[in-house]
Amino acid sequence: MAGLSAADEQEIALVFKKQILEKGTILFDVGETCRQIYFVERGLVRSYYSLQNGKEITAWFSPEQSFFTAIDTFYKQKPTNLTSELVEDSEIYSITFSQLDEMLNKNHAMAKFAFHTILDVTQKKSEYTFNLKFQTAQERYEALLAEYPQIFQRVQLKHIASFLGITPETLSRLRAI
Amino acid sequence: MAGLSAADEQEIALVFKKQILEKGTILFDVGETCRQIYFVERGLVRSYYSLQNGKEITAWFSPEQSFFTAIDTFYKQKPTNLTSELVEDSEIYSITFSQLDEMLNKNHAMAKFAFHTILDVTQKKSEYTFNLKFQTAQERYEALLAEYPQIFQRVQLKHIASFLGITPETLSRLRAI
DNA sequence: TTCATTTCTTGATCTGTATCAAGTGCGGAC
DNA sequence: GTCCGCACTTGATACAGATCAAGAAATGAA
Repeated sequence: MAGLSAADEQEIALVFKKQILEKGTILFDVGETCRQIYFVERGLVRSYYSLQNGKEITAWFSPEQSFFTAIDTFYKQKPTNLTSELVEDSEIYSITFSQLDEMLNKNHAMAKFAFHTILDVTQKKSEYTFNLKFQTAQERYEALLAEYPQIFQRVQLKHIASFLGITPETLSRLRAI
Repeated sequence: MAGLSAADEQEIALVFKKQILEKGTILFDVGETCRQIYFVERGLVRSYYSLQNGKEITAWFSPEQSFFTAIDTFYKQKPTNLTSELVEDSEIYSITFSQLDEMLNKNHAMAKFAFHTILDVTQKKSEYTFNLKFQTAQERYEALLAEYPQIFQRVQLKHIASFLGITPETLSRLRAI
């Protein structure tokens, strides 16, 4: 990974837990306190909110080579509202918050790396919010199609719809244009 | 600040630049590459996007005791879309990215602190996005009113409206209920 | 293969919020 | 004080996207 020495990378490899998991596996669920940060080496994870009416709203897709966690629970240590589910068989690495904390204490290259990683995540989230606020449903759909067309082959359209902040019907109509 | 030794706090005090600035001061503007992270000790800052039609859309309010920067420019080093303006006379501390980077290299308590700080910011942004996606205009208005009623005395309503993602007319109607 | 279930599409209608258009009221300049 | 400009309100109308409803297509189990 960028900005880390070979020794740091080795330490990461030692501390992170590797798991090969099947499609459908739930990494964490509503009401739990998620104590891990995850890295998707291979595969695809979908994190979603469950509404009272039973509907699921996709908050985020995490494809290969991306970090994710339940930011609400992870930082504040309260039960999360998110469920995180594997959309495909995946290879997932994880580290607990306390392990990370310990690593940050020992190694400031790592702390710096963590800081940069979270900055990157934050920047992406900022962009997402900006688009939600200023773009029409059609613009958001087209942007996703341009940026990440494979997602349409990898997850169900209804999940993409809720990620875009629209209903499946609206997405269907946009696709028909 | 939480999690920092007295020595660390002293170092922060040395590196951060203190400025007393007047209401109306622009900290950074569209097209610039913002190289600072700011901390508002006292006062209030509003960061906003400027649309083609001349309208301003508030992205964020940063009241006393909060950190902020232009995440898009800061991390990717490209010109920002944001303008940051003092809504009140304020006491602002700032540190450049390179100073921060240097500090992170020397001191991992600081790196850890930076990591935690950005986690906190990210969590707030997550919540904001979640609300934008799932709440009606009225719910968002009521949530802001409950959480941070002073803001209605401190900034113009039209800026609150765009922060809530609605027009001034809609905010006016909500307030009339 | 067949049947059942779920996903996706298509159509009709409804609704929240935007937009357009006039006000009203207030604060600052003089 | 008077006037100007801007912030805010209020009303009428328009529209994007939601909701409701029904059918078509895909998926998966037996």
